[in-house]
Amino acid sequence: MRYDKGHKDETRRHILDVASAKFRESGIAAVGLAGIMSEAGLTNGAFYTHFASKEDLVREVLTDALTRREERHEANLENGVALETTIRDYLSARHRDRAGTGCPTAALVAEIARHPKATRDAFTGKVADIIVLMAEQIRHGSAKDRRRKAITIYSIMVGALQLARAVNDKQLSDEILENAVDAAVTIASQR
Amino acid sequence: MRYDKGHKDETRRHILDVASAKFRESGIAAVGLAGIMSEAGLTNGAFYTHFASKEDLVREVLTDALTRREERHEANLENGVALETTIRDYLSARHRDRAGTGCPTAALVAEIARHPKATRDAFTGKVADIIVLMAEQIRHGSAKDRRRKAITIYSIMVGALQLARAVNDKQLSDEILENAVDAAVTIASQR
DNA sequence: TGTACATCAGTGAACGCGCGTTCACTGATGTAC
DNA sequence: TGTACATCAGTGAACGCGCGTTCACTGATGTAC
Repeated sequence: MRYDKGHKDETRRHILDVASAKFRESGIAAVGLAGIMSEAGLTNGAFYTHFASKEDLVREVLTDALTRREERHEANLENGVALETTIRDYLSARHRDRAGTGCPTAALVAEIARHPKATRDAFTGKVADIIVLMAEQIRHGSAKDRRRKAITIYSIMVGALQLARAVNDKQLSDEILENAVDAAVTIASQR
Repeated sequence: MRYDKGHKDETRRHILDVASAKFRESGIAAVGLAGIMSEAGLTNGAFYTHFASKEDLVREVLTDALTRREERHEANLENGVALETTIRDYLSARHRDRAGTGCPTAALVAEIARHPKATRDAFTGKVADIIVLMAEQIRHGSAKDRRRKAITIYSIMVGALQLARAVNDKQLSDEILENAVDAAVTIASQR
């Protein structure tokens, strides 16, 4: 059969979305292409019509997911949303409990460190962008100070969210999130 | 052949050490039992003389590696080593570049979140202990304050080390570590 | 003291299975003449 | 207008391979009689 114009792009988009959620939910190494394709409603072979390899998919997924995150930061900046709001959303029970739709960095950062150069390059560029955008959201201090605060806040967010997810004790998990919110918000608003 | 008394314990210990390094270096899902056993100088089948399953090994490795970390914190506390020293060692280029001998939490926390209850239980208990020990190393503030600071510092350490490892740009990686050291040390010494 | 058997850490081949990847093929539509 | 061929997203079976796990077997030593 022949498909509508734009059909291939839609299919590709759909595979990316399915893979993106599955990677963040289960980790890259634990997710197979067959699972991704069947969840996307396609058969194994069609994968290579859209991507050159699993590693190619991984790089595309990361670029895509981090670009969306970046766009959200840009929108927040334009709309004057305070960094405090971003922090509270990030370090929320909701985000902790829904890794599949959450931050790709928190879900995959350790795995990314073990991936090939091209994949790490894509990640690095986006992280650098996000740090710049977060720094711009900070009100007080020199440009250098704001950048330092942004890096610290990002580290707290990524570390605390992962600890809160791994820990098997609701009370401790909530405590980690609450503490991290307080610490990050304090740093964000510090003069 | 018959083996010396204590030989089996030594072999088990050796498998644990090999697996521990490989898991931290490459991630749990990416490491196979055959690779662990051949690196330990044994054949596949011998694995099940020592462990019931891969998941059993994972749990033992985590408990063991985190117990060693915990003992180091205890020793630091007894010897009056400042938390600042721990922070600097943790957020060092050396630790970033040698994941195989480094902190199991930074290397595996995201994967642990996806493992079965027993494995997460083991992790949770050790993390709770380490937080208590870190809090005792902090000089100023109420017990509650010190605990809050310990959690924040631990989050910064885990988040920043992982970001520094994943980022493919030495300058940015060093910047993340240096910033995180400053932020964590400041929190540790805050009145 | 000599012999038969028990012990048990480790061997190495095999199990079924899912992995990433390849490829001959399908079939609806577009294009050329 | 009708026919022959090109296009191409997707199918589905198969590839070799490594995975976690099982199991009959080995062989040096300890123990019982």
